[in-house]
Amino acid sequence: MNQNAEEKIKQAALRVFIQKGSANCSSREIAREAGMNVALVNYYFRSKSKLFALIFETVMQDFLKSMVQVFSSDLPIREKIKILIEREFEFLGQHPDIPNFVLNELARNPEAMQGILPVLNMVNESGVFDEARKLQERGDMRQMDIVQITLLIMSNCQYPFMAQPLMKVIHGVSNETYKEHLTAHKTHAVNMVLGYLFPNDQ
Amino acid sequence: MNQNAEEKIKQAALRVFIQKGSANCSSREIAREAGMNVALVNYYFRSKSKLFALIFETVMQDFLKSMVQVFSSDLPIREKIKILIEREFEFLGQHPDIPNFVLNELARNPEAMQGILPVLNMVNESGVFDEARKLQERGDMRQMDIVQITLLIMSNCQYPFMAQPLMKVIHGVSNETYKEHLTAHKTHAVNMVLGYLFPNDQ
DNA sequence: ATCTGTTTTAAACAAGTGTTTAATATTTGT
DNA sequence: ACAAATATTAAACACTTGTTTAAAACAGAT
Repeated sequence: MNQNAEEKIKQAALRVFIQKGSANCSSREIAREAGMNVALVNYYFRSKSKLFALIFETVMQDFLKSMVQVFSSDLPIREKIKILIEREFEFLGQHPDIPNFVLNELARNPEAMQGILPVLNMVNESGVFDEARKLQERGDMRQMDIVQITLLIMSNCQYPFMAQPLMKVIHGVSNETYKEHLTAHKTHAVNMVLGYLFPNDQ
Repeated sequence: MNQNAEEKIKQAALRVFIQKGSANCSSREIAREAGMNVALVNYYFRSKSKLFALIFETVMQDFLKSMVQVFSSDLPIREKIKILIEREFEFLGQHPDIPNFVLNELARNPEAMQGILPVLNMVNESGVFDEARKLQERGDMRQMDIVQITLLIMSNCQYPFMAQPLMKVIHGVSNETYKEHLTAHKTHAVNMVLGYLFPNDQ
């Protein structure tokens, strides 16, 4: 709990950046959130943009780590996808703001792209995409570009969390009941995606 | 083409706000984009936040208009959903930044919510949700909460556009080939959603 | 040409921005 | 205990922010 200043600033920056975005918050706000002086932020991290790059990189790592982990296992493919979706729902249940944060920064702050290229390579090197291609060659999976398979899975996992404010006001539901909708939606996502990717099943 | 100043500012604000968000752009930037003086922005729109509220409202209207239009028609439900998805892909093909813009503002700028409540009521009053409920009672459609049906459709339409920067760098594809992926994805979205909502078909 | 109301401009305002500096406080090694 | 290194602070820097003001340019009518 009682960490040193550097760590306190990092955690405060994580909270503030994710909640407000890199552009819509000030160094002083991060310092205040950490209970420190403004100058300390630059003392430890040289500049606001360097601090942001660091935070963004760690967020991306957490974001992709569990996904890659699932694919490095040797479960059958349907199990993998099922667990992948369930894990992503679980992760996003605890960090619902991350997809919006990541996609928004990538769309509006091109510099954010640079630092995360090695992180993204984790995904390629995990062999996920190669495995999918092999399954398709054997006819075990719907013929479909890998890009679109990725889209299929991520769309149905991440969008429900990103759209929470919109959905709440469109359908007039509370925070609590929306959470229940999200858990119910997890099952639908698994069933729909598996049903579409493996049309010859059952 | 040669519109008056007020209209020029409005259109410049539309471009700048959508591309950068309400917080990450300045009044002077909007004025510059419109080729006008800063003071004119406030002369016509009183304040930056009032101008933003106006722009946000019109964006939401355009965003929802075509959806409501489809549901006000009297096509059979499967046709409606098919056309709805295709229209949304078409619309987003021309305005790919809007979903990120809308969801980001709603998540981070709570005041944005206020002005669009009447616009959102358009959707409720269209009778879409009532119609879906009736179909479910007749057993014509999968038993599934309306909130989640909405999520199902919107996820698979909007997320592919929002994730464009991420997907491009993950899979190393160009702008052009990603556009091709999007058109191909439209078909998958239609087939998957219809297949899941009407499991007794074909 | 003169008056009237509207539109446009440059300049200024206080407040907030990221960053640096120089002085102070604290810890560390001896 | 003292000296050197590190950590922390308040203050200042130049710059940008949203907004206002007062003067100038412009229009149309008489």
